[in-house]
Amino acid sequence: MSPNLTIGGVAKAAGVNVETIRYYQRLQILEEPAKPLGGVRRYADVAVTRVQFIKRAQELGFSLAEIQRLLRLGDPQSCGEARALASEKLALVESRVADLQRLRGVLKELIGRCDQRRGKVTCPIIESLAQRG
Amino acid sequence: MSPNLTIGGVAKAAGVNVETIRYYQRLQILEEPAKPLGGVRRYADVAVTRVQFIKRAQELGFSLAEIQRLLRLGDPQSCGEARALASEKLALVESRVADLQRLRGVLKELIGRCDQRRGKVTCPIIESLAQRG
DNA sequence: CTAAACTCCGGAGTCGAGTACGGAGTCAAG
DNA sequence: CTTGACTCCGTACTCGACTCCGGAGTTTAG
Repeated sequence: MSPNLTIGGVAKAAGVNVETIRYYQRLQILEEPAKPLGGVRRYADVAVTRVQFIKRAQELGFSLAEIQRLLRLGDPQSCGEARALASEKLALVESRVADLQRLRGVLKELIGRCDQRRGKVTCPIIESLAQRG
Repeated sequence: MSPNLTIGGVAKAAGVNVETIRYYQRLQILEEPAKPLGGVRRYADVAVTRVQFIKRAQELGFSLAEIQRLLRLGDPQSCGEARALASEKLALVESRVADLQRLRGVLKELIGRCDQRRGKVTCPIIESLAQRG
């Protein structure tokens, strides 16, 4: 996989906008290959992988700043830090899962109640989410 | 609970900024009580509940626009629409839970691998998230 | 009664995450 | 060798969700 893709190729392969690539480069979460004097930058396939990783992590609720940290974990030097960050994230993810599962229950409830409803005035979603903020 | 709170009281009770309250009012997701001529608005306790609901729903990944729709579900008129939205959200929540559980697995894996690591160069998080974007 | 704290209000500013723009350079097909 | 598509680069704009500002009015503790 020698550098053969243009920025547009990376963008297309990763399913994002060219501008997004450039934006990630500015943020230093994606490496910008050197520009041959009077030419066009070429990217290796690994750039696509990187962008996909970023997108995937974003979907799971990581901010670009967090992803920046996450990416530094790749450095085998920083295994201690890696462990800490990973544990921290794990706790967060677990509480998120718990939250979502409660919401899932509430939604199911609502749907059921909706199917054979009998004039309850307040929406059960609202009631159940309102407490324990 | 007759209207006895000022805007600051609501904010404090709900743990948000006064400006946030005003912002929600602008967005019509929180009712703005009438202002007595030459006086100060008073809020009922239910305003606090409402703000807490909004915050809670936000944490679970709903945008303010979605929360707006969610809140309209309280209207018993709209049970059909309610059911649809709830089902739609349920699907979304379920896929999110699945995603997070996969991430949870990955994080646990990473932590374990970290504990008895043997010089793997690439971070397993990065590897595992990179595929199937 | 006064000073401090709070409310009101509209508008501007901020932050994260992009997206758009526009002029200049470059590359690839015909 | 030209034409059209693409790249480069910086700047500016957008959008959601706030947050800050500042001058005027109001309420409350002392």
